Amino acid sequence: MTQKTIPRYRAIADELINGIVSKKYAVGSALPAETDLCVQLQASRHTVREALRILEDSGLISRRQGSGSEVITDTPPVRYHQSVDSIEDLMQYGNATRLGVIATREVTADATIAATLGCSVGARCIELMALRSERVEAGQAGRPFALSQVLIPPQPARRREKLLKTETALPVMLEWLDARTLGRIEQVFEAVSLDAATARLLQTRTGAPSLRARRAYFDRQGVLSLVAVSWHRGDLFRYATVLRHESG
Amino acid sequence: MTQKTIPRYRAIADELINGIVSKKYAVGSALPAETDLCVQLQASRHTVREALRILEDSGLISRRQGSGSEVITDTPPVRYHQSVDSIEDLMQYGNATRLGVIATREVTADATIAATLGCSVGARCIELMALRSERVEAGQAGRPFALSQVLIPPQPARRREKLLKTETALPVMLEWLDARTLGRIEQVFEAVSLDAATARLLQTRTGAPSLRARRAYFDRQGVLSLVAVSWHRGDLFRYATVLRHESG
DNA sequence: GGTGTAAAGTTGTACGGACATATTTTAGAG
DNA sequence: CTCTAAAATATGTCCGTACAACTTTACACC
Repeated sequence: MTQKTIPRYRAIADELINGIVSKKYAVGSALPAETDLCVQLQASRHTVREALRILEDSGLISRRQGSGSEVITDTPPVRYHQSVDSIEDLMQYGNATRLGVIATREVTADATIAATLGCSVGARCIELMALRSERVEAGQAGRPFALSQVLIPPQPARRREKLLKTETALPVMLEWLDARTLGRIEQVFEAVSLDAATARLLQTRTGAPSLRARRAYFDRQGVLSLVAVSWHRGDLFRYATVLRHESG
Repeated sequence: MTQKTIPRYRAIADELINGIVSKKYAVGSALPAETDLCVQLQASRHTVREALRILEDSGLISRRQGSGSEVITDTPPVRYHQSVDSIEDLMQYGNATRLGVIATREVTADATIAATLGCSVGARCIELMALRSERVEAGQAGRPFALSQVLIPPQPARRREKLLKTETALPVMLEWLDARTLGRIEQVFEAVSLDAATARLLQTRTGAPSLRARRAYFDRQGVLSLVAVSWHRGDLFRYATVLRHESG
């Protein structure tokens, strides 16, 4: 047998988890205090805390100093995570491709833009159009395979100016949107037929299938940082991700 | 000022992190032993361990009993996670839709199938075809909007029989593929034109844009559990996900 | 009855020690 | 020189204590 000895704190964690799923400790109610658990389970507070940490990490309870531990769910969501090394990865601007900004303009927010960006109507937003191409040689762009439209909420004057220049727009945007400030990303994928204008830019035929990706980036406070919509040629582009189970 | 007092273990963690990014502790080398750090930093072993736990959780070091703590990277990848409540969610078999198995068959693995499923050539694999529809009334299926092809590696006789029956295939598959046994999911999205046969099943025209999703599910040991390929009508289906920054 | 303050209760931080278990190193037998 | 066993080393588990910080409750006071 390769039966390992189960640590005490792990056994206590399992016992508490069992108590939660068996409704002994109902969702919304409080778990016994740490000192009480010490007496009940005949363990030191250190061991009990180690067990509670497991429950907290797995999302079953929430602990608040001075208040206690509350059972928040008995069926923790299965969480899978996606690793990205940088913000460039996240926005799919890897260095295997070349992104060229083809147009920048200032747009005055109408009701639709104000709603999507969460700014006020009449605010001066920024729109970037960029074409992503295969990188064939150093600095040389190959076939274009994606058109991106980036909508940026109102910015301070200095940054706005840089964003409105084709040459400086991209690095400034990436710098501003530093990875550590991002809290949430919403992605929507859809298969659509290309309209004539987009098809011409992507050098393919009107009506060709394309993968449309809409991504909204939010910062740690939940404020929308920017929205990007991309049309990818179906024959040249595939979007691949790997999700890993946590603690797997 | 709302300046909170920084806990000692947090300060030590920051100091160690700083030492890693400043190359004082090189990637691949060992961190000083816990007892050494206690002397150097004038802190108890408990506090030092609490600090090391932070570094371990953030992926900077790996610790091995009896061996020590090794610096594994100085630039931990930014990780975002996607929450799903159940395996049904993960496979996009939500209860807002209705999934009907339309065909099951046993396939003998040729070279291609053997390669994708990681089984031997000639093995008896199982293929399910299923149609996903809008749920309009209780038990009633509305317009079909997705066709799924599921390829399952060889199974023990009892389970194979159940998987080959149209009525029992789905629950058996989901039970077998329980969420807690999954370790990794690889997803590839692509926009493709529908061929005639698929278009007829989805009640749309040949050549209509569709979102093709290929998902490979791996268990905790890294063994492929099954592969599912789905074609979704572009006009009726959008794939949406939310990625959250961890500890955000 | 409302209000502010003190007290009690609960988790967070930090110290100390002891032994268990896994790994690496060293010493020794052959 | 090689293999083995013991010793040294390092992290893992578990116990104890004390105080700090935060929250809730109780109560005196107005």
